[in-house]
Amino acid sequence: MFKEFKGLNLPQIDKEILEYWDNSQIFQKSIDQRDANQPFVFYEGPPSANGMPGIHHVMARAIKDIFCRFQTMKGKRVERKGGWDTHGLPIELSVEKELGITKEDIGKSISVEEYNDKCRETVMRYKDKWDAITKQMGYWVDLENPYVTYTNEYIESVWWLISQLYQKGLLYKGYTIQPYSPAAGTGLSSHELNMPNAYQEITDISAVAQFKVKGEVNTFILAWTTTPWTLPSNTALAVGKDIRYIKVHTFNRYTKEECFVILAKDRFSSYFSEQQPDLQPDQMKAGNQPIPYIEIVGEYTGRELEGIHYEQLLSYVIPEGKAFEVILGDFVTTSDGTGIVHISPTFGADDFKVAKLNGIAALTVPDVNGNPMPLVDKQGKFVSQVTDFAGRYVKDYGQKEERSVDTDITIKLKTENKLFVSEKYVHSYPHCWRTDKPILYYPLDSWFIKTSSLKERMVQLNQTINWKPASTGEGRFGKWLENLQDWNLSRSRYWGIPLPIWRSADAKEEICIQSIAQLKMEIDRANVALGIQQSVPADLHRPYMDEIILVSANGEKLFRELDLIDVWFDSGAMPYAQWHYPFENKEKFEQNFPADFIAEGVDQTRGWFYTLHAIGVMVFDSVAFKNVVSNGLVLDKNGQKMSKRLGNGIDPFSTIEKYGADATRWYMISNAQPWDNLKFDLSGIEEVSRKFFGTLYNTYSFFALYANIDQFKWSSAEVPLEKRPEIDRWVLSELNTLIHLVDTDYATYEPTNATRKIMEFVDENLSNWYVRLCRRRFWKGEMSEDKLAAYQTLYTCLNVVSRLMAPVAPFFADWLYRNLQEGALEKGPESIHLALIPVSDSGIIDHALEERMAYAQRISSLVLSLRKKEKLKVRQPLQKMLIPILNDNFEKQVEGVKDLILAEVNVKEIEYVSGAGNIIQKKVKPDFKSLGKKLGKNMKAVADALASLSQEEIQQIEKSGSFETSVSEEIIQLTREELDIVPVDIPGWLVATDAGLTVALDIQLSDELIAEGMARELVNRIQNIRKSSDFNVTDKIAIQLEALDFVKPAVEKYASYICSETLAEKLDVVEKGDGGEMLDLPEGEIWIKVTLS
RNA sequence: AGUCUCGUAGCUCAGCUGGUUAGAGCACUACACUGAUAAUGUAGGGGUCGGCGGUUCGAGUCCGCCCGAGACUACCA
Repeated sequence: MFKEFKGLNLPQIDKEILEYWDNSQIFQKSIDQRDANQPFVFYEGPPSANGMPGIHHVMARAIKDIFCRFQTMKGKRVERKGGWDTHGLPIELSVEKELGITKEDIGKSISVEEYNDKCRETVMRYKDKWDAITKQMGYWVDLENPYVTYTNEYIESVWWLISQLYQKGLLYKGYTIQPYSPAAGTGLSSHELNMPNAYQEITDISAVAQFKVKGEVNTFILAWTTTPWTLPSNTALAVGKDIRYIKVHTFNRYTKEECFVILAKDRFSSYFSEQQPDLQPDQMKAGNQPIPYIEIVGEYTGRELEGIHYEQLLSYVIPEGKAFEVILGDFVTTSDGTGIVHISPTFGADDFKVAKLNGIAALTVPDVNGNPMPLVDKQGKFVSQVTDFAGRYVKDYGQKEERSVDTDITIKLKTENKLFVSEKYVHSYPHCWRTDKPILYYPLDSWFIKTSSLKERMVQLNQTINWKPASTGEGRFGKWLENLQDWNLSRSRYWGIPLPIWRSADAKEEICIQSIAQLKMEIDRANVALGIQQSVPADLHRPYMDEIILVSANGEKLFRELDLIDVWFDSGAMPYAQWHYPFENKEKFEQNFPADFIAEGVDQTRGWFYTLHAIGVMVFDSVAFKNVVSNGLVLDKNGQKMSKRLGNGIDPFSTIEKYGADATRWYMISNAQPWDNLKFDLSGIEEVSRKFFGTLYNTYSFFALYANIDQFKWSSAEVPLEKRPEIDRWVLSELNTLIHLVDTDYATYEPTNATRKIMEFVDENLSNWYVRLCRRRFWKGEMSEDKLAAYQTLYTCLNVVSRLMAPVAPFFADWLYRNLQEGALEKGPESIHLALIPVSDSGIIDHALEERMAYAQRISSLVLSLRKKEKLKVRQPLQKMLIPILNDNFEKQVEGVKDLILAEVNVKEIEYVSGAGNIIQKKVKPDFKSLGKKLGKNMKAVADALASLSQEEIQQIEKSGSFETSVSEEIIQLTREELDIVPVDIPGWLVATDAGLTVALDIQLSDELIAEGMARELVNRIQNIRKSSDFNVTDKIAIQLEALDFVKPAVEKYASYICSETLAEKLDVVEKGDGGEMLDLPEGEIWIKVTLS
């Protein structure tokens, strides 16, 4: 027996199937039963259990799950090791917040040890929630043996990778300009800079300074800056090599001194007004209005200006080395300022780079230890050497002062004939999220990986990766690789993997540790050399690692570099570290590298996707993954980002509990392509669950109901295809076409297309056409070959659909599959997830048949619309319909589905009208696609000519097979194949037309037709009575019907029809009696009595 | 600021390499059907395909600019 149900309850199905999976170890079996030599390698990007799982995690994980399940069903062994990302700033920040401390307190009011213990404890806070959502949504991943990034094994593997980079010479320590918060006394990560409200509008003084060219009289180069406080640190000026510059003769508006100033030609009009050849100094005004000038005296390219020396603008400190030269910078533009950029290597990232490239010195002073430091200290104050402004803050840190340093500097420049223009400038500037004070860009020491040196190889290997969507790989990721900067590995934090590098105090000697064994050896050596007792700590985190002192070959003490490794390196190391490679599992690793497939959100493009790729290329010269799906964001239904603040988040738990995991997953996948953002709307889930799951459930219920009545079991042999009726062969053809398409979609990572095609098949083909048209085959009569064919066909469809949908809707698919197993010919695997995806049999696909059926559907639809227009019920039979045919093939095709059409629209016969006669009115259109090239400009004229042809002329074309016209004296010959002749009307008939298909309907009613209509009407009413009387569909009945004239012809002629339709054993026409009920028929009321016999 | 994605009916989305009446589902309205029935069918309204320009005989589709939404990367002086 097939199980029958009272209604569809998806959450209930989830529960039952989950329990079943658990009890029967289905997930484990789905791996174990597959050939270990047929692996499909998947990497799980580790989530952080520090936060609650959200609905977007369900999205990302659904995608992962779909392809892993699909590949399992393709026979692949898909191991899925789970993982947890346990380090990183978000965790530290949340701990700080909870403890009510800041970074500066760590090591003071709380020991590093206590702090890290707290982090370790916090990081798995929501693990049980994550486990729960993983299970409830049906995401299969191995949570029993996950990799955890804070374990010693994981750390050891990371060290090994770092040491590999070190040995390849890819690791270096350098200083770069980084965001730094003087107020908080700490460097900031870019993550912190991207926090909400980090960028704030502030008003600064911008200044165009005059840099005096050496060896020329009164000639100045103009450079614009929004940070006048960096001017004392200026050591170079950058120009664009192809930008054109001009020299302008004018006067300084503050000092009235004559001057020649150089700036970009494109920027000229932003500063200067009209030419005044006889301009006098006292005409100059010190406002912001445009500046008059005398004349333009020269023009140069940037390249020509290169190498010009100029005098130091503010000489508080004299640099050591090359300085005060014009250099080329590719970042220079003419969209702002003067097209000439003031360079202060200590306070700008671009400045630093370009200065380094050109050998330009930075302006520094010695600090207390004699090491160079910039002219601004770490509190954000000028050092004493900048005498005029010593001790003053360069930005607004809440100090009380009359004027800002920037203002005072511009005043000083003004009086010294060094300022060309100054004005207020409003721009957005990054602020420290904690102190709300502006940050500085400040030189800080860091360890870097020289990723830039492997840029080409990374780009090259990236081209072999299949990105979904491709644009992310080429654009967002590819472009990013092309502009790759060195990877700043250092984090001056506490909870993370310590950098395994020890250095001597003078930085001359260093060692990079690659394993615990090596560490032990070095410790032992150091112990002997120093006569102390140290050992490898049980925990490889700070502070324990910091305490270890090693010894160099020369006997120098080596101290650990205090930095941690960027957490992104942790996750990028997972292909190796998850197996504790190379210390264990060498084979396992080799089998599982690179991954066949990974998937995460687009936000990981420069995160995990990048670090995986970078480490793979740098250490193994290989891609780390072959296929990658990057999904978009999950937004609320209005397209807003979900956030706690707006309260528009969707709780994944309650959603799944209410609608079931399958409907939720199906909705997310089918509604939009994964890489497009999803506007998440709960009503969309409802729609999917009604329209798709409801329909499929109904189809199964229908099948189960009748299969049980007929005791159908697929025990007998299959009815051969050629013995099945047209409609069976059709639906099986469509089914096999579907298999092929869906298989391809899954294989090419197009899950949305797969689900849409499955939905369309279930809705349109299976439910609304096959089942609807075949209903009576299931309920009529005893078991016959035709009936058996119907059962087998429907069974096959349901069975195949369950497999095709299994990757996306794992619960419902397994439920359906297992229900169907009750009547299987051969018992399949116990779960659908142990089964294989069906294989499309091209021998069953019959395109002509599919085309035929499409005609049947369209013709039926036309006839029904005509009936509708004339208010003729489908129950009322009609004599005939007319179909104009324009070629033999069409007639043959329609003839093949004639019975279906006639039954569907309740018409007795089809008459074909050949195109030759003049009954049909036609229209001619050119075949634009093929004629476009041939006709070109004349296309339109020809189309117009064809549109104005008379019926006779069209017939002439059909007869002769060609058409000739002239356009502007040019003769144009067209063949029949280049023209599209379609019927549009049959005068005198009731006609409907749709895209070249025309149907005419005869609506004359004979007495006979009326009688038959009445018979059907009666059948319909009697069925209703059966139903309202709660009779079983198999109960036999007896009917008494009042002898009224309008039913007599129907009963006389169609008694046996009525009886067989309604399972009546007796139909008596009698006088009105007791009981029974009154029927309301179009012709009047009639008494009827229906009883069980 | 740069890079990328997206913008088609009230809503969610199709629309392949350009081809002449721009489609589907939902929602709405009306009618029908009634042995799948909290289903189903038919019909209707609803679109300057974000805007402007260009290429072309022909543009939702190709190109340029702009506007809007979003993501990522960013001290452009």
